[in-house]
Amino acid sequence: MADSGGTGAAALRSDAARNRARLLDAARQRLAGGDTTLGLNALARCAGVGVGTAYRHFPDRQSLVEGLATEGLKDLLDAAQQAAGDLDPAVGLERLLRAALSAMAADSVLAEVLSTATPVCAETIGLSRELGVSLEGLLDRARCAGLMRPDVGADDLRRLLVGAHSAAQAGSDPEAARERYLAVLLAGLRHPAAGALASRAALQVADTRS
Amino acid sequence: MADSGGTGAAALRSDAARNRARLLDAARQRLAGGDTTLGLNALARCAGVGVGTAYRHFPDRQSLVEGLATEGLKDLLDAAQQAAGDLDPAVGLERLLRAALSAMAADSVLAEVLSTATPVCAETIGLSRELGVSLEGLLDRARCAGLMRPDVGADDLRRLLVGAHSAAQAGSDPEAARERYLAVLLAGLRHPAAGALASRAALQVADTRS
DNA sequence: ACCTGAACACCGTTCAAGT
DNA sequence: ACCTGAACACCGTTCAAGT
Repeated sequence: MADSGGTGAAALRSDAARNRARLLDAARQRLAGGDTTLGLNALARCAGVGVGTAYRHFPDRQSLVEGLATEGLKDLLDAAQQAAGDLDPAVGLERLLRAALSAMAADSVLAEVLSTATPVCAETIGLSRELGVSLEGLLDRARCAGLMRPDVGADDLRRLLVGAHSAAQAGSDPEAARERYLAVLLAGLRHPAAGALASRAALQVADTRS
Repeated sequence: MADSGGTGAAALRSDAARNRARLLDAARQRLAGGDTTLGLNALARCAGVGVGTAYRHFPDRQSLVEGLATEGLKDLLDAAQQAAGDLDPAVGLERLLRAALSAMAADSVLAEVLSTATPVCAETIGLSRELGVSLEGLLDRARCAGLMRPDVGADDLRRLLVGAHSAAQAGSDPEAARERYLAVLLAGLRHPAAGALASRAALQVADTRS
């Protein structure tokens, strides 16, 4: 039941760790070229390891994607925790959503992981849960301040964000679309009854930035 | 250059038309079961035709999907043209977006076609273009009435709609999520400066319904 | 002009043998 | 405990032969 080491995962043998790193590097290389297939055969050849080794480390495409995205997910969690601590929840929310959209645009595997409801790797599951907790806390504060509609939870927001991301990514000029869709999403999230008051507050907030 | 017949596509030989229909039926049958693969081998076997015949009618998955979705696309075009003729553009827009989301939820291939920027079949291209024209007209009227933000075009709306659809479909209880995300999207689309006036008008509009 | 299905090529996955 | 790569199974696609 109890773990041997301090970390969640059992320590890998040195050659295993090296092979795993090589596979992830090879995957990033192939992603940098246009290959989104991430076939384990091609990956193994590219990494200089046997096919079986690739399958040992990453039983399916999903665990490979999660392995590739953990770093980005950690960064996003940092951003979420920082946003959750922001004085003005509306400012924190806008910063977090913008950061998330930028991160997804820069890192397609992160977008893929965020679009899955239930990850398979233990580490990813943990990070997702923490992310959800931070976000829910932020949303709670925004709701209490009357800044946000009450019928949208953290998981709703995750899905809406992924939706906005793929919408922005679908056309030409994704950066411009991203900013417009973010504006639409933020405006849509505001509490309906808050009306002019909330939007006036939002405008003031916007003035303090840039 | 000029076409032989009255319709856009050349008339099919009777057996060819029959085989095409059988393939589409088989595809719908397999979709009704959980198979989203739509492999042409399985389809041909299921339809009782040779594999080559399947490939002759549908060179790739995309043209098959478009073939499956044309009916739904026509219905959606009808809805868009009706919405474009609505007295109140805000009411027309809400009706159209709700209808589109329902249609996509009921017909996954329609959602797939709407998510592609450039269809491959001539008929689908034509329908998409008409849909875009109707929608743009509706948006123009809404913008002129000061009901809508000016930086969102018909293609933006198509992409946002697809995004909202996949967001709603991702979780449990898609119907409830659909209605909530539609509300978020509609609120987000309203002109920022319109403020309380626009939302009061929207509430009145909501009162006249149901 | 259209249909058929055997044949080919490719790719994902496994597993016995090895260190 | 981990690695290797040949071998298998499967599936998408083509194309020569037929009507």
